[in-house]
Amino acid sequence: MFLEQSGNRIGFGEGFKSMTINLKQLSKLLKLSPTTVSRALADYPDVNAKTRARVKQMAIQHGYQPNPVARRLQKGKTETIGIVITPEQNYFSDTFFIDLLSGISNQITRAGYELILGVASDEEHEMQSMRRMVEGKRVDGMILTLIREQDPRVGYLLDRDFPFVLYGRTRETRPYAFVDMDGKQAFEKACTYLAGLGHRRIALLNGEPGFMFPVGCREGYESGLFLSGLELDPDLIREWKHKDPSQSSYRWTLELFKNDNPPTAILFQTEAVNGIFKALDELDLQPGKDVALIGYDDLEIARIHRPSLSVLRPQAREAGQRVVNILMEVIKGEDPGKFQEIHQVEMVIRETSLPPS
Amino acid sequence: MFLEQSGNRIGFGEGFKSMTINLKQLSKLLKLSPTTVSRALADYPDVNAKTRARVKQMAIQHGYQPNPVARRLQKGKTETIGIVITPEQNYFSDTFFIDLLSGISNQITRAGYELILGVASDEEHEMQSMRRMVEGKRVDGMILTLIREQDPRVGYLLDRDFPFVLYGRTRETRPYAFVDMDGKQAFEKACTYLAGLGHRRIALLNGEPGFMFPVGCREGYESGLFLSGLELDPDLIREWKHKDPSQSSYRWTLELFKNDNPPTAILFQTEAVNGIFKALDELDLQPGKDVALIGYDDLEIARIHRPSLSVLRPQAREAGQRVVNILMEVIKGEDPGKFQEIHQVEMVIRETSLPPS
DNA sequence: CACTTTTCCCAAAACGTTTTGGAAAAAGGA
DNA sequence: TCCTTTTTCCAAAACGTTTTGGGAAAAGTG
Repeated sequence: MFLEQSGNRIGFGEGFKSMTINLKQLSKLLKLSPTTVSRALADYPDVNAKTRARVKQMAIQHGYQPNPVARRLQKGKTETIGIVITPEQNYFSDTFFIDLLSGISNQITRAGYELILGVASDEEHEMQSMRRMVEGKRVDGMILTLIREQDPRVGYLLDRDFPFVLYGRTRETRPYAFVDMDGKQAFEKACTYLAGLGHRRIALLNGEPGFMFPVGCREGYESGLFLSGLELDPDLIREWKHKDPSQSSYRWTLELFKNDNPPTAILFQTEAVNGIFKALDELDLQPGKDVALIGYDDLEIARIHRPSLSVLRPQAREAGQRVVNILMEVIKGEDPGKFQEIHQVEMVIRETSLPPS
Repeated sequence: MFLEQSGNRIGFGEGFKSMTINLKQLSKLLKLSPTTVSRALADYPDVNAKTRARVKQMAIQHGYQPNPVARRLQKGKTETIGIVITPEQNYFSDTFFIDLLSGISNQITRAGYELILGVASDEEHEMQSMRRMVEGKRVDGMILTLIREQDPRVGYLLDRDFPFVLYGRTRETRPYAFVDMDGKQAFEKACTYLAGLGHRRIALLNGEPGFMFPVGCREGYESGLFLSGLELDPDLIREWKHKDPSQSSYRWTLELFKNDNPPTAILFQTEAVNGIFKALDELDLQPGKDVALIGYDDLEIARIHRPSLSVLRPQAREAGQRVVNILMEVIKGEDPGKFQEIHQVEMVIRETSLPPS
């Protein structure tokens, strides 16, 4: 009578694990069919309100949760989103990325989905890891970050019509869904702000070439100069290579001030701040007082440092949530081209953005 | 003839996605039963070598990969490992954690498993996220990091006999599997090394209280002093609270040198290095020359900084791989108590560990 | 009352695998 | 030749859900 229930042998000591209850078992307890129980829990209208309540009560009492694997098989979905990160070649060691990931993760959980993570060492591995997810039918959609100007991942996914959303943009003519920060607007704003304070020599220490983001930054910088009636001086623009010590922010900053007409302000990505501070220190220049500084990304160090760093603050967590919401729509079959969001970036003025002395 | 195959309508334009082939379809192509195809691919001995070859060839040709969801259902496993990270309250923004995660991820992939990630904002969320994975039958095992002295997660998992492995240790009498770095040995080694150079006043800027790791560091520090015949001076020991600026490494370092008998060397976690450098700079003390420094964790800044920082270097990636291998054994039913590994930590002498001047 | 509609429930199929328990054919042994 | 063993294959069941397509009972309707 007890043992005739197929499958899970309740009562045999396999620990707490096998004590989880089944749809079949639950329905037996309720003297109802599995169909009715399933439909009751899913709030179908064709089950009596009274039985629905009874079912739900019993389900809670026994801690019933439908087996997600079985549900996925039946529904033909994995209820899973994939993301691949490549720590080696990028500049994401910081809270910004964690904020993005946090927004992504929470929103995915809210949708009852799962986030599976791949960690790749280089571009090749990154592609390989993504292919495993896509071709192995392990995910319903992909989230892409740290987008390059030419990004083979985008073409790959477009070719097989697989749902995905970019955090960022790339050079690609076919329409695709993305959420991006308005780096252009941000740097334009910072640039005009500094010009408004009276700065005439504003330098840009830009992000790693090859990625898409620095492109926008530079556009914004140039546009900001133009709007302020300032000349563009190529000597004031540098591209910082994260992994290459010979092109570190420290070196670049030192070189910048070898100029006979050195800058009075620098725009950069906050991650580079340590090198800049160190260089300024050696040059006996006080951040904020002798050189105005505005960083992109509100990292902890920006708030804690004295003087505290003025920054451009992208809302990474919110962006992560949007990425997920959009991806869910794309998975449902919505046209990806409809979802192209560019988020404004706020400027936080702290102590390093004073007028030139 | 073509359409009679149930399920996936090949030929109907649902994009590349629905073009993936089925076991049933593949077996039809081969004029074999699904059973035989499945067993051929799984290298069962009861299928002829010739047909096995034929099957494999055809499988490759059509890019067949068994649907993981279906396999999981049949096998009664999720083939999935869970991990929950809590960026808010810890000190993991650095490459060390990424290395660990990288080792974990790669090894999991190698086993054909998946890594699902939860991002929690605090301890409560962390527990909630783990419960969802465990009670929702979403994972076969858990990996725990950033272990606290009293860690409710461990009791929870032990109570329901759920497979897990700690990266770290906790105070718990029941046996459990863990991989830990030998922080004690590391700090003892660093301490005796400095004492051997002639340092008599060695300070310890220890990690955040509540976590288990600093406990070992302190033990090693005390043991190192003892072995070198040095007195323990409580004034030289500080606990650095990551999130609390009033107890930042910068502040602590400044205070340390208000001592009438200040230290000539400091042991600390490399993450705190910026504050220390800044404080030393203000005090007009040269790192390495006036004050010897050894950090725990070989972060990028340690290598890049001038003078480069001597460090204790835990092998995070290797540890991550071990964690996964052990977890696989525990999932198979092995006794977790058998797997308790303490990994040695290497010391890398660079430019900041000179004798006292 | 006879007929239609609505309410409430359920049996069976399906999702795509792997495992179980044979069974037919081929090979070996006397 | 007949029996046994080995080789090679497969039909059916199972994993735990959800969906499909009714069907019986209850409630309306004239």
